[in-house]
Amino acid sequence: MARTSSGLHERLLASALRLFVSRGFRGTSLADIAADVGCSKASLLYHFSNKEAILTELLMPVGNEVFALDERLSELDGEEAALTAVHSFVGITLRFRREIKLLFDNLADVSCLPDLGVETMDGIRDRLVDAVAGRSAAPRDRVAALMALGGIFATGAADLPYDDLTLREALLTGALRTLNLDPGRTVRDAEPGKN
Amino acid sequence: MARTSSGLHERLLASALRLFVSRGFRGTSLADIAADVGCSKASLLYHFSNKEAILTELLMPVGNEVFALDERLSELDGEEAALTAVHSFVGITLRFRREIKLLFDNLADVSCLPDLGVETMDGIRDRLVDAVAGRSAAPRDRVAALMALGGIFATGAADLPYDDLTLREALLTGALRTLNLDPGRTVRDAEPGKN
DNA sequence: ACGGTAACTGTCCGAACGGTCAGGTCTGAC
DNA sequence: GTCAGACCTGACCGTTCGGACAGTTACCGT
Repeated sequence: MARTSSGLHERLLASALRLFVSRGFRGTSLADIAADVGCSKASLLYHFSNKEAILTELLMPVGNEVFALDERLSELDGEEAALTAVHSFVGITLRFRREIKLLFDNLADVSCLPDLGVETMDGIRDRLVDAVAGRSAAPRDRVAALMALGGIFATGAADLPYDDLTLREALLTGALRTLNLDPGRTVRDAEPGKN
Repeated sequence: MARTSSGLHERLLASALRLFVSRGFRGTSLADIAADVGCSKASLLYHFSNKEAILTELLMPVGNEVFALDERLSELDGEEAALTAVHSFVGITLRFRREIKLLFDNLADVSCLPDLGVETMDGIRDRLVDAVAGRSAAPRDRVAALMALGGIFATGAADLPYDDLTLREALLTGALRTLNLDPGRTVRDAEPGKN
């Protein structure tokens, strides 16, 4: 019912995302955001209990997807886990380019958000690495896994002037090469439904 | 002549690095650093003209090496440029693990430091990517190059419990695989002298 | 008409923080 | 002895910013 296009809440989120991405989280004050949408700072704090809450709400969608991926991966093993993880992670990265950049550029601030998931970011990262490494404990495999994930992450954060299809293709082949995996076969629908 | 082990300047730098890495640049106040070494904040500001200057001085060594690498690369082309860039970048990353983590976690703050190089960070990054891509303009090559560099960067920032030799080997093979380059041959002394 | 509630705002406040300044102490040179 | 300069400090200041609060307006059900 409510026209989402003029809902102040959504407009505040949009402005906050834009400003956070361009000036950083700490570099953006509540007054900046309020001024950007043309409302009062008090009004902003009516919609969000505090500054962190804005960041949390912005990052929640990505957090949820990564969390869901993490759960899905817990049941997989070996090459299947690796392929699923890579495909899905690429998908998430592409679907949330701006948020990924926000994350990438503000790791220090984001990493101590209390309510993003139940889990700490490091925990999620470690389990992702574990999956991408195909559950191998060998240093080479762990490093390769971290490199693949880091590469996707960093590349997603740098806003390259390529369309999603090109980028997806390049990211996938790059990551699979890093992991020394056969890029020929597609994983059995890494993200069922939408991806 | 001056005992470097008790020079206040050096001790301040050491404390600042430790605190910046663990709590972030913005998350560390001048008072924190001063308290950590047990001197007054005023004394801290006697040694460094302002807070940024501390960060700049901490990052200067890395900046210089990257800058030197950048210059060396400008004369190389194709596969030679790529191999040199990768080898040297891995070397730098390993030699400055803590600083790389500082950089990685505080990109938003670091990216607007005025006096690090003459150049903006984006400029250096772009030219590094250009070299690693072997001067190719094809999207695939650019993405692969960015992934390789990002992977090395991210992996260097995550302080893995591996020794330098293991890490170096793993980083190199990972990056070269990402770039689809033959890992067999070592580049003709990528960093002459020490590396 | 009226009470309640959601949306919104002006104003104020306290804390944190970066930075300044006047001055104090020590040492070494002349 | 004294002058200069490096080193260090307590006290202070201005600003910025996140957040609290007491309202006010507008809408809606009854």
